[in-house]
Amino acid sequence: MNLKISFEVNSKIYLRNPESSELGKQIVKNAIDLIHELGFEQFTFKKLATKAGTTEASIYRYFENKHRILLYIINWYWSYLEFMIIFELNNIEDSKAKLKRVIELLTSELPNSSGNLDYDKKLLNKIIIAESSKVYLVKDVFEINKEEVFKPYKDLCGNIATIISSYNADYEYPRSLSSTLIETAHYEQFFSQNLPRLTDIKPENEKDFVKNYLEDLLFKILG
Amino acid sequence: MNLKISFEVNSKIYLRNPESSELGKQIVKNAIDLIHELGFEQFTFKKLATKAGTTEASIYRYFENKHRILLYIINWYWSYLEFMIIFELNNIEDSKAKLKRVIELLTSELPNSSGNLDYDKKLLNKIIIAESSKVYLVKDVFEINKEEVFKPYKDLCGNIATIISSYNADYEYPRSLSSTLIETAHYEQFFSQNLPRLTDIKPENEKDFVKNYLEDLLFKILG
DNA sequence: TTAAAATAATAGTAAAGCTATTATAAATAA
DNA sequence: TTATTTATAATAGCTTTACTATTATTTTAA
Repeated sequence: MNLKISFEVNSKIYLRNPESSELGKQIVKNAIDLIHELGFEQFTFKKLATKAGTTEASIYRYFENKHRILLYIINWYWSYLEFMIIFELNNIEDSKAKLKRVIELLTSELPNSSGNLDYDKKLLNKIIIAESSKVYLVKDVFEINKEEVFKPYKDLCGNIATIISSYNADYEYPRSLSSTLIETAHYEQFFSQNLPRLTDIKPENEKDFVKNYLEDLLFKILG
Repeated sequence: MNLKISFEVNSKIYLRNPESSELGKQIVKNAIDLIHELGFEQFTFKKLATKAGTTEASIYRYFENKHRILLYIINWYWSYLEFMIIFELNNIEDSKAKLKRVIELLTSELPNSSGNLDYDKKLLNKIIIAESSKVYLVKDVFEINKEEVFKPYKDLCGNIATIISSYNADYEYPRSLSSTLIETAHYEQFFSQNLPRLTDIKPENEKDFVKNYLEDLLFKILG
């Protein structure tokens, strides 16, 4: 079986669907490499054009600006993660086991799905950790939110919130706890790698540090 | 008494101490206004120069680039917050009450200290929520960390961690929990204001939503 | 009061970010 | 087949941002 899974990324994010042409796919693929390599601030369409063997103007025919290409990548990730959560939790009954698996998915490299989508999951993961908050921490968040570009994040959050509520129906803040889990997974990974004094990572607990921290946190909160 | 409190912001952040001249003070003050008004991405030295009635080149004599001016402002905030925590907790004995006060300081507008430092606390607070993570979510975090520019954040974190440990000496992750509290305070405020579906804010619990969420979370974790 | 030092303004340059126009290739219709 | 759309890419340009070298002015202090 060679199942091809693809996600409908909100069409308001791009000017022309990058999935619709070879060049479009190359632009996204190379963008992931280059954002990882340079960081989002240093990433430009000119550099991307050189790397992808095309021109700046051609990239502008797909994405309005570099913020939109990051939004595209991160939306793709959110959708993929939600899919993985639904897929992998499908045959798990116990809601505690479900929550543990969610934390694993949030804190370790994404597994490749059966269908091959050829984005580099290792790089994608690093981009998510370091860059994802930059898509919503912008002045015009209210405007771009109207385009429903954050729907996949909200859906993902809602999904995790449902599992939380089925584990503990009395807990008052399932959605906030979900967003906290997601965000904390990101920056505790970032901190433990780059600013370890903001965490409790030590040589002896290095392995799965964030996973263990979040598991402990989550089940102390939910009982 | 007209006590003047000022913080020694790490001198590696600036080229010339903005506290040392009237122009320098105007640059920082106007930068706070303008970053709030435009968001960090749209904020430029040219616009700041116009607003502060000076020239771009003059600003460059104080700060190497706009990232540094944000770093300066946020360092100032971290130092101020740590000072407020030490000051306000000084006469509180009970460590539970201390933690409650910490959460209040993290989730509400900063009080003005007895000494008047004329930065607008309301704006400063909004900048912290929306922009602070941009100072460390950069490719060269490792390099700039060497200059000890994140020391105030680490100190603040260490300080809160100490209170956590004195409340519950067995808890394994006091530092991570501190950074989680600080970061969560920021983005749950951001989310509840801008992307409320990522939270559980409702008309009936709107008041002190983030404060209540964090208090519930913290004491469930620490017992 | 004059020389040295400190500070600010002027006038740039290079790169980034974006757009209008032209050129080429592919697809379709006459 | 050839003509005509249509889709796509390249060229050339413009504006803004980020930064710097040089010149002018003010301050200080000898």
